[in-house]
Amino acid sequence: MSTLARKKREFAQREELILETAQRLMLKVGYLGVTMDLIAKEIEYSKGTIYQHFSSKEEILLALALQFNRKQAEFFQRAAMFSGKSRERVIALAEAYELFVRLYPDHFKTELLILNESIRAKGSIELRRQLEACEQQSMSIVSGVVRDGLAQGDFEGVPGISPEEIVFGIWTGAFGAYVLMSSDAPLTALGIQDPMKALRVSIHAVLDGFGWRPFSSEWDYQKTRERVKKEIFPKETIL
Amino acid sequence: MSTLARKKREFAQREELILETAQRLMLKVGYLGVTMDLIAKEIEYSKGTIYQHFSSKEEILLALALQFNRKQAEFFQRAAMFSGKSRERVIALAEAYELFVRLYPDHFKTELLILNESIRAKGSIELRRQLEACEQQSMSIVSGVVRDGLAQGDFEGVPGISPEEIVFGIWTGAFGAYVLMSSDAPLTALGIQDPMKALRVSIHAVLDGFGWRPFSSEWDYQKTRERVKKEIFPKETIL
DNA sequence: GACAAAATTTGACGAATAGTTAAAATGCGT
DNA sequence: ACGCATTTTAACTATTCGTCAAATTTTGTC
Repeated sequence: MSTLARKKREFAQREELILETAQRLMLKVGYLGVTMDLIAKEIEYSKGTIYQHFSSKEEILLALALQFNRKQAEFFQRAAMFSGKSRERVIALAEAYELFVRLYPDHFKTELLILNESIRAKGSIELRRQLEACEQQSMSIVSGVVRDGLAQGDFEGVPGISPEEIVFGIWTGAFGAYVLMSSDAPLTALGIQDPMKALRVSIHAVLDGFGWRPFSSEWDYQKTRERVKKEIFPKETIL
Repeated sequence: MSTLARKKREFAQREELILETAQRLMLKVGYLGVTMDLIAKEIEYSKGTIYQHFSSKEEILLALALQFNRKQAEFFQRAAMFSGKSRERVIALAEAYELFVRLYPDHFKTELLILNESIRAKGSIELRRQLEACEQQSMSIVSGVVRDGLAQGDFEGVPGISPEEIVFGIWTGAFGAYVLMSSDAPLTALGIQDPMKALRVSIHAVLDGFGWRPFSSEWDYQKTRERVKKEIFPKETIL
């Protein structure tokens, strides 16, 4: 029976339409400004139909966040495959993160909201579970690179600190930076002209500080970045 | 006329009561669960009275965030006065931040919400302006220490990167870490047992990486931390 | 202490919005 | 073309924000 397949496809398409529309509206009128009636009007279906797909407004948020997180994990996955020294692979991951932020600048706005327990809790258990699984996947990809670095003797690690905790230190730096960049915090007023550049410099400082070889002074990581863009993300890189 | 003074005092007291209650409720039932009626019931005044003080629920949020930010700036101010080498003063700032987070673990929950444009925009221009001024004050305190470090020749800086951008790199690391810690992100499930420790290690890595002397290998910064606690925050440190 | 004016507090009310559901519309197989 | 099943709709309920006219309390005066 092909009708069933078609129905399923149509259902999935409409779900995508809802998500796209919600995201677009979120950008335009903000979280508080997006109402179910507005989404309904925009997609030219009634509100009841939306509730066939999502149990609440926050469930839509969570679904959006999951989409973004899946994409992010995919970017990390690809970046981790980069062939080179372990520190180069870390740079590939950083580049993947930066690229992801450039392509989906709205991601952190969604992320900010769902980091709030009260908002996250309104989503279904199922979605929350999937989201956590996705976060874990990203973490294991990145900490895998750290483990490789340790195994290959490119750096020594820190006694009493796990690879995950080293990742935590680097990651939160990038995470915090992107959160602030995508919020309306007035960065330029604070004297920060190029936060992306500041972040890249600071990541190299951490890696140098951890003693991760080759040091930034003895290797051309700019070249590495360009190789990453060319070899891993040729399509995503828009110059 | 003493009645006027009394009135003013009572008004200020009630404003404080509203803020305290809102914060307590926020912790208990979350942002979405806090309603104006609930606050009114809790403070045993009617809703209309709350609107004498705050024009909306989000204005209360912003007022809370401002209180926290003021306290934070005060902590930084005190930490920056620490007498010692410039890198020790950075550690004093980091310690101030950590102490602040321990004392006011709810701050980042509020911060997460008001980082959202849509929510922040609902507050009054006046409060938003004050909040920005406060952020700027903190930034100038911290970047002042970085400038001192440069002036005293304790590190060389990075060509093309301003002191503020160096601060940005360190700060966002701490900020991101605390945001994740105070959200319900499942950190232990990700293999991170002691995020505070991980953060401290990572901050030293950044400073080492920036070539900020004395390096963590040639100075006992644990002792510095204890001095900071004893000399700057004797009352706030609860062991 | 009594009274009027001023200031404050109240809670009922209108508006907006989330989420529900019975009824209408549409689609499908025969 | 008909009847059954599924989908969509829009009216409905419930909740909550923010307002405002009326009630209450406080203040100043005689």
